[in-house]
Formats: sequence, structure tokens, C-alpha cells
Amino acid sequence: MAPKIVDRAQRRKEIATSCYELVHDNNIRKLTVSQVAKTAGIGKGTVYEYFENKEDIVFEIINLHIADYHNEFLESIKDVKDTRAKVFHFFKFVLDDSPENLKHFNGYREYLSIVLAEENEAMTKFNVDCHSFFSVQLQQMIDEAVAKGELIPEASVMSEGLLIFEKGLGLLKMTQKDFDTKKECEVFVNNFFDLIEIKK
Amino acid sequence: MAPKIVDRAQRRKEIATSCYELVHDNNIRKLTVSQVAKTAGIGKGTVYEYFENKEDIVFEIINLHIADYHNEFLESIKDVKDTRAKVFHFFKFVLDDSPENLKHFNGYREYLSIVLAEENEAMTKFNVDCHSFFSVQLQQMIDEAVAKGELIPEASVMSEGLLIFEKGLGLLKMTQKDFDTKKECEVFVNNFFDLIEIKK
DNA sequence: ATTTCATGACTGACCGTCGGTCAAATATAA
DNA sequence: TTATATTTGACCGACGGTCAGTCATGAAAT
Repeated sequence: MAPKIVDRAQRRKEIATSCYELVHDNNIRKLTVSQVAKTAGIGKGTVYEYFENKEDIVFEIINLHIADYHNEFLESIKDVKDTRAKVFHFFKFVLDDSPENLKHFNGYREYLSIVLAEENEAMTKFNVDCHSFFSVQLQQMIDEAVAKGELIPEASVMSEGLLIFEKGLGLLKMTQKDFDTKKECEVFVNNFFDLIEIKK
Repeated sequence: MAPKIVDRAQRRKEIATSCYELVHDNNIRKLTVSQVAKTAGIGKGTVYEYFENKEDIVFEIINLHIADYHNEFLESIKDVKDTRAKVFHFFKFVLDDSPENLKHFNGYREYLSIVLAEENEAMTKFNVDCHSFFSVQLQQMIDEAVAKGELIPEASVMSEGLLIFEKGLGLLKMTQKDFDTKKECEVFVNNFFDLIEIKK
């Protein structure tokens, strides 16, 4: 008197995972629900058992990508010691033009275009979490440097501003073909550090 | 042997103008071509005589809005004398929460989501022009302040960085519901100015 | 002055596609 | 067998975009 019960959250992940690569093939906006169903090997109606709508699908897929990126980030920053170099690591996302990173960056672009288009509760919340993920860590790092006497105390409250600058860099890189991200980043950040570093 | 010849560029503007307000009523992405045709009082096919596709229509409408905004900006900054206040004027777009300005800001959000979604040549170029419009003026202003001995020379190369910061502010305001744009802006910009201003 | 007619402007019925729904089919544990 | 969770794809309505055909203008011919 009780058929198979499926773990809905689990199944969501499964379906999304099977479509992980689909994001890179085309523009994610051109992803069709039928395509998702086919790729996952299920009927179109079944997709709607686990997802509210198309955006919800896209959201879950991008979730996977961003989670992957966060892990990569944590791994890559482990060994960096110098404060200025560490900060540049936070800019790696917008600076690194390796195919691997461009995949992530491109994914984020598509994600952004969706977040900007509609007022989606879950997506907006998720975006806030993403920002916090980096914000908290950069703040910690700056505060440590201030405590060590490497940076002036005012640097602490400007930590968030640096991250905001990074967002702006990303946006310009996304929207301007010939934008020299590396140059703009280095000019500003290096000059900025010259202002907040305590000379020995 | 010759019927009325219409000025195509002119007609584009006419059609777009008649739909100027349509942008605010709903999400611009929900704008339908039939709606545009109805509002402009023409047939749907006629719309396609003057526009490549739907995005092209949206582009023209947003063009009008941005042109209006640029004019407003030039008008409003005329009388401001103090350098720091002038710089804050460049941030007016992201700081001002008046209904009037939010209209513009919202329009820009929708525009961005479209630019990010597709690789549209014209739209990207237009976006670059928009950025330059402000970039050139901020640079001039900073350089003048440097020449007057108000700011340290390094401020000059950091002008672009300030505008990048502003872009980031805008993006965060668009994507985070509870983002305190004013606070974040003031904290960073004021601290930044304390660093680049030459004390008397 | 009147008629003719070439041409660009205009139209809306129509097409293909897509997101989303639902009645029926299926699978499974009791 | 039976009750019910699950699956399914045919179907629907809406939308972007097309195109065969109509309309309106005004120069040319009479």
C-alpha cells in the first residue's frame, strides 16, 4: 500500500548533474525543458515533478557549477602567504583567462543575466550567499594583515569595497569586448595597496 | 511611380517612443511584439520592417531612456563645485532612490540582463559608449583636482577604478535585496578620498 | 484632368517552438 | 489484487517571426 518513495532533493541533484555539461554546449537560455528531459532520460512531465519551472532547473545546474568553483577557490588559496598576493587571488575569478576558469566565468554571466531578469527569491538569496562566501574570507584576511601591522587600520572597513570593485571588474569584462581586465585591476589594486600598506 | 518613402531611422524612433512607457509597466522581457505593434498602432509585420527582432526593439526603447538619463546627468552636475561632492554625483545613479531615478536604474538592469544574455554587437558597442561617457568626464574632473593640488598625482590613474567600483555597487544593488548601497559607497569613497586628498 | 501602374508600406493569418499541464498508464509495496 | 506514488508524452496556449497579398502614393502617359 505504498510505492517507491523518492528523495526529491536527491533526484533534483541527479537530474541537474546529468545536465551539467549542457550548460557549456549552448547558451544556457537556449536550454529547453525537452532537452533536459531527454538528457536525463526521463519524460518532460517528470521534470516538473522535481522543478517548479525552467528557471528552477537552470538554478540547480548553476548551483553545481558554483559549488565546484568555491571548492577550487578554497583549494587554490591555501598556500598563498603574502597579503597582496592573497588579495589578487580573490580577483582570480575575473583575471584568469584559462579555458577552465572562463567556463566558470561564463556560467556566472549567464546566471547573472537570469538573476537580473527576474525577481527570483531563491536565486537572489543564493547570490547573497555567494557574495558572503568571499566577503567573509577577504575581511578576515585584511583584518589579520591590519593586526600584524602590515596595513593601516582604515583598510579594514574598505575590504568590502575591494570586493565591490571586483564585481565591477567582472561586469565590465562581461560587457566590454576589449576591456583590459588585468591592467585595470593591477593599476587600481596596486596603487590602492601602496596607499594602505604601512611602509617599513 | 513612387509612393511615400519613410525615413527608417526616424520611424524606428517613432515606434520606440510610442512604447517608451511600456517598459515601466511590466518587466521589459515580458514585452511582446504584438503588444508593441498594438501600442504603436501598426501591424506586427510592420514592426519587423523596422526592427530585426524583438531584442532590437527593446534596444531602441532603452536607448531613448539612457539618452534621457545622460542629459539629466549633465544638467545636474553643472553647478557642483567641490571635488568630493562631484565624485558622489557620479554615484548618484546607484545612490538616488527617488522614483524617477529608480526608473532609470531599473531600466538599466533590464538592459544589462539582455546584454549579458546574448552576444549582441550593437548592444555591446552601445554599452562601451555609455561607459566612456562617464569615464571621460570623471577622468577630466580628477585630473583637474590633481592639477589644483587637491589630490595626490596617483589619483589620476585610479579614476577608472572608481568607476569600476561604481559598476560593482550597481550590480550588488541589483542583485541583493538588502544591500545598503549608500553605506557601502560612503564608507569606501570617503575613506578613499581621505587617502588621496592632500591635507592642508 | 484623368487614368494607369510601379513600388514601397503595411497587414494579419499562419508556422514552428517552447514552457507548462494533465489524464491515463505504470510500477510497487502491502 | 489493490491502492497510490510516480511517470509519461500528447496536448495547450502564447510567443517570435514570416510571407503572400493588399493598400496608398504619385510620376508618367493619355
